[in-house]
Amino acid sequence: MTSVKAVPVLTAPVEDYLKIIFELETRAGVAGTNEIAAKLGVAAPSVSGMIRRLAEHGLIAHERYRGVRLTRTGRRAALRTIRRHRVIEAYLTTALGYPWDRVHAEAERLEHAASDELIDRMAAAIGEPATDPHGAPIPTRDGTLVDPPLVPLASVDVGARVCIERVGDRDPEQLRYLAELGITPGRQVEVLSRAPYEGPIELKVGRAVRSIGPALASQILVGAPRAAR
Amino acid sequence: MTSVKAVPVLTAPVEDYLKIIFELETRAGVAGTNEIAAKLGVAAPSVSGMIRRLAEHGLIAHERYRGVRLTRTGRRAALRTIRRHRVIEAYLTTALGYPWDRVHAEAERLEHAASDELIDRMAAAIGEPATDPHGAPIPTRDGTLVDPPLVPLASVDVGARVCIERVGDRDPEQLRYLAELGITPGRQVEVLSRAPYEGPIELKVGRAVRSIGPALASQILVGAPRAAR
DNA sequence: TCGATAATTTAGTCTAAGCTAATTTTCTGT
DNA sequence: ACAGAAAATTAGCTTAGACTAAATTATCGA
Repeated sequence: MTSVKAVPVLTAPVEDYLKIIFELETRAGVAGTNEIAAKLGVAAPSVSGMIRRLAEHGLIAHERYRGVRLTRTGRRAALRTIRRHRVIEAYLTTALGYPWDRVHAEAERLEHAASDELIDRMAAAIGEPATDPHGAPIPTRDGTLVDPPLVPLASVDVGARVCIERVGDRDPEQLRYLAELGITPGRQVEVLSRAPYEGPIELKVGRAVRSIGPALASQILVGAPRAAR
Repeated sequence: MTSVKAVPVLTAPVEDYLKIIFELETRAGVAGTNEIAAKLGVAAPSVSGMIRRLAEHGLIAHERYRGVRLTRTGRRAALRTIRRHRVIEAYLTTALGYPWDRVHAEAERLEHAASDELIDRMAAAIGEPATDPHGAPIPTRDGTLVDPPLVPLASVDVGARVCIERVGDRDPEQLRYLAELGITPGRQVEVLSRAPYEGPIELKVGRAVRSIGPALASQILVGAPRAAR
């Protein structure tokens, strides 16, 4: 019996830190103070202060000057917040017709206020989706996150046919632009060419040909083409 | 042109104080420190401190030792929060099947996090209701609140037929009990008898006869019977 | 391996919002 | 009209979370 001790009430800032630490730790194994500060838009000393408090509460393990990682309890709390965020994003687009470039900001606030019951009702109301509108997987109620390995569009071989799986959700303008280009999760694209020296990438999207820069292309994660829809 | 200067970002506690002050002021013309403290469940000196801050920000007018009332700006902010709260309550019951005894607590948290756009989308999705599930009127987008004069069931004459218009929304247990008795907004009831000395009141609800105490009866607001439904 | 730079932490402040204990003002009943 | 009760405020602390400036530790390049 895995002792599922309920995480007590966490403040909104604490939930934000845990979420960010989870993401950074997933990418790099450890989350650095400056990285956290940059992602949250706060000063580094503020992060040091929060790190101390989070460690005191057993949510993270901290090695001085060497970064932090989540404890089991911290990871559970992080996944709970991430689930809330993504369920809210999915619900807002599916049930309330929210445009996909604005759901992130709304979810960022609501995720700290919604009860588990509300999140579960929202998820049920829209058919328990597996991902949010940007393609990010939604952790399950019991804290499982299935995150299949994806590859940035920027590093796909020329000639390959791939499926857009996930795009960055933070920048509304970028999301509007991607929607304009038809680059949305689930879409099949073919890489037609890639200019050298970080040059633009040409894609076939449907019958249109689009060209995007490498910065944008690195924000787009793709996987193997899906079976005929 | 009525200068509609947008209320800047208010914290959740500030919104809570303004809401309570609005309600107390509506009932009594002025809101006292102790009343506010009691409604919010905080100590009186905490209220004094907040009163100072609210007055500094021009949200209330304060006469020392004499109570507080909202300024025009404060009233607008209060009505905005009340609209959010009630729209959320209505949405949760209508769109997500939330039981009416639990929407208050959920709305209490969400009202501070939801954007105006979300509130308007929710209201539109459920057909712009005029009241929340407990019968409280929903202020309009532009801050108008139509609050028809109602009378507590406790002070209705024996023999009168009245329409239940509104019930207290804070106590879940009380709400479940009222639902059991069939006492819900829109329901017609007849006062059969009232025992003297704050005694129980007998009601005809549908074809059932119910007896309720005066404490409960004073939480139930009624109006003239509606035209045949 | 040593010194510069980058990363991190410490020290010290600030604000919001809460608390208790003590004080002040207002009200009320005789 | 005044004494005691009730209401409100002040004084003084506490905590979370942010900040800047200064100090410390790591790391990387020559």
